[in-house]
Amino acid sequence: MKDGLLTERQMEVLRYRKQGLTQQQIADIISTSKANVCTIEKSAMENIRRAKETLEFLYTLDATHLCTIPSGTDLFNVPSIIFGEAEKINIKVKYDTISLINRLRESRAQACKARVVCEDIIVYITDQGELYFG
Amino acid sequence: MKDGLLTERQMEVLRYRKQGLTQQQIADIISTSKANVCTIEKSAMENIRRAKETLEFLYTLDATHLCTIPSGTDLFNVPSIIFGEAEKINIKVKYDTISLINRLRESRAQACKARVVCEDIIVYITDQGELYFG
DNA sequence: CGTAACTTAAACACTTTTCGTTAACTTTGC
DNA sequence: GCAAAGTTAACGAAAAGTGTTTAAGTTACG
Repeated sequence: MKDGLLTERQMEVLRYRKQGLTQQQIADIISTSKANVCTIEKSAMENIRRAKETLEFLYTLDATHLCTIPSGTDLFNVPSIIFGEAEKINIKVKYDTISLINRLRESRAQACKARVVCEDIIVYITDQGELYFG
Repeated sequence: MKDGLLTERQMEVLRYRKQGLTQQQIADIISTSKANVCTIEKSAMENIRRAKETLEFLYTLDATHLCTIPSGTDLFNVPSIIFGEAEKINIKVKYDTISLINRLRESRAQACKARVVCEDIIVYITDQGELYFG
């Protein structure tokens, strides 16, 4: 009831991994099989994924879907796409071109490789012109 | 691969609540008791709390606790507090005064009302001087 | 005061998650 | 090619979470 999503076991494994230990080494330390370490680590990552998704939902709760930026889009084309879509529903985005790109890169770093978007990105917008990237 | 932490039922209730409906109204719509709506809403909030805590663990995995900015602090006093604490442990923060404030507002928008911090904010720092706000 | 809104607790059936095993499979680096 | 590292699948037992109900308890407010 108190803690986060991760069990003690899962946090333990993640901490050891962060230190660079192999699954086998961890298995020896916590007295189990490497296969088990693997599944514990995997379910830990899955829980982290779900935690992120949960907070995304929270953001989108008061935002409406704006558009989707397809994978492969040049980063520098993103602002005009978003501005155009926002205009259609008469909301003014509260970011200029540069800060919009920075905001996108902050919130979805792994979806941005160099100058290109490498994952589909869902764009949400609030009535106040605030943006969230799903 | 499942979605986030929240069940369909929980998201349903949160959406209706966001629209301003009472628990009784929601109970009528989804055909159950208002007590049940209450527990569903409560466990939804609990799940959101756990999601946040989970991501906080992720940040603290490679960061050390620096300090806590108490609710009520003037935003413009935050940088000097953080710089002072970082100095104590001999780490140089990689942000100047202005960008630190911007980074804080980006990452914890709802904790910043006008010029004041309205929630306790835990500050983490990595060896490289990167900051995270819990 | 009284009523609507909300919270809480105990109990129950049900589903999901977790940790563990074994054994086979794939990937990676030398 | 070999060995170490990592992954996957199938299965089981224990633990945790979910949605309900019922019944009793607050809180807020005109």
